[in-house]
Amino acid sequence: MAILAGNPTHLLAPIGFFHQLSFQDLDEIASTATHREYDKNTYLFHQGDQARRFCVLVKGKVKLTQLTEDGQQIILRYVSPGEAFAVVAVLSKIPYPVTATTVNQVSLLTWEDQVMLDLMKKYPQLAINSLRILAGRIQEFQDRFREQATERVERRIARALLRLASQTGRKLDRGILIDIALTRQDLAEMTGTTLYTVSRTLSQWEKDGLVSSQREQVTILAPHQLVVIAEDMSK
Amino acid sequence: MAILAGNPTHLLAPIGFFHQLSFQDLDEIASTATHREYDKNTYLFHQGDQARRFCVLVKGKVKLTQLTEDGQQIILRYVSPGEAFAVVAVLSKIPYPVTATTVNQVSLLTWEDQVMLDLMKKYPQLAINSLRILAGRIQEFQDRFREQATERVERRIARALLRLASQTGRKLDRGILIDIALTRQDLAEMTGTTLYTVSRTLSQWEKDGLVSSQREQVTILAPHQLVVIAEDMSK
DNA sequence: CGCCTTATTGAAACCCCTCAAATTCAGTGG
DNA sequence: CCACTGAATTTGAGGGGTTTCAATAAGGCG
Repeated sequence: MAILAGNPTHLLAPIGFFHQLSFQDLDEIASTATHREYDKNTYLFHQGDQARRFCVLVKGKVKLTQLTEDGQQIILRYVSPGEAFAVVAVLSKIPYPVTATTVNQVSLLTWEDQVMLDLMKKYPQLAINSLRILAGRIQEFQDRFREQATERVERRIARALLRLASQTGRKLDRGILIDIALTRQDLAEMTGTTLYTVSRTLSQWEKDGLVSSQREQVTILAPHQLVVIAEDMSK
Repeated sequence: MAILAGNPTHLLAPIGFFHQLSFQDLDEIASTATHREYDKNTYLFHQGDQARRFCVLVKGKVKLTQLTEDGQQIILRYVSPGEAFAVVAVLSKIPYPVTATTVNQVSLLTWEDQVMLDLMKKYPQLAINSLRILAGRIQEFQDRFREQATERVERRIARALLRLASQTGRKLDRGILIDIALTRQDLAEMTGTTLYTVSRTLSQWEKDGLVSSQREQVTILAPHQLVVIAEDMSK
């Protein structure tokens, strides 16, 4: 909490979760939160843990992954600042369905589940904001589900790169750098393919001048071309 | 509304969306709803329509589909009685991202978007209930996304059949009849494959005595066997 | 009966996965 | 500074699950 002392509302106000709440309200809400910082590559919680805390990411990136029964891992999504996560588990009182790992140095606000429920009853706008956030997420999963069901691998990889670029892209003069450590394996787990296929695809794109990729790093050189691949009608 | 006159709360009380609300509250909530019945195979709204109404299904089945850019259709899910739909669009003030079609004779409660938002502010429990519903749906899409990404077609078809059986199954002495018109194409659109593969798979299962399928109809004869396929570890 | 939709089945093509081996790269410690 | 090590990556060959295309069969309905 120390870090929030003084002007907590400055931290909260710009976050989607707190839209349309007065500074007074935010003060009370903030006073019930726990603030903490984490190093990179730290587990926040594991799939299967009892869900106790509602989390809002203030700074950094968090990766949400899921383990399949036979041990395969998939990456569900990367959480960006201002987004809430672990919403599902807290509301349903079920174990966390995902594992959360920090990608960066991360700054986090958390509330105990019951505290958050009481807050939502007192400030319905909080619940409505959460609804909007979840609604957007459903949208996203519907889209990805459709992609997965109807589209070829190359296209899905293109889409994944563009999505990452829009979330964590850093503009360079050469192109757009995706500013997190990103292995071929990571990309494979996001697109439901294998690291081999990802590697082959990136190699081809590198030959064509669409991207430049090093170890754990991808730079998009020709975004427009990638969009063409991502949207191409001729399958 | 006429049909709700007298005892509206009897209609609403068992619906998840209205949990933990008093009969008084339900009376007011019900008084702002519009009730309507629809025939089978009727469009409730189309993908792209301006979203104006929040819907709760009281009776029957509704199918939610999505059209891809290149004209392919996929079935996102079947809505069962007591479930809300079109939640996403109303909250985000965006066009409906899906098309809703009645499968059966359907009975529906709807609210105008702004009315529902005001209700949620007055009765936060409504928003919290919606959160639970959406949370469950995100769960489901995450699971299906993972299935789609990591599992073979046969398994996905088995899962789809089991899911349908639990939602709309009717117990016969021969087995479980899936009690809606269901073409091979429908199953293909639910599992992200082609009607040919579905047909081949069902033929094989029919030979093995797992299912019995006629035109637009499937009966599960050996549910346990299907579960084995759906859960089989050896990929 | 004729028509249209739904379903079946075969053959060929193909995308992608799997497995194996080699290569590059970053970090570590001698 | 450089060998050593383990991880990340690349690339090839082969196989298999699915799709695609085409043709035929079977059902329902006017």
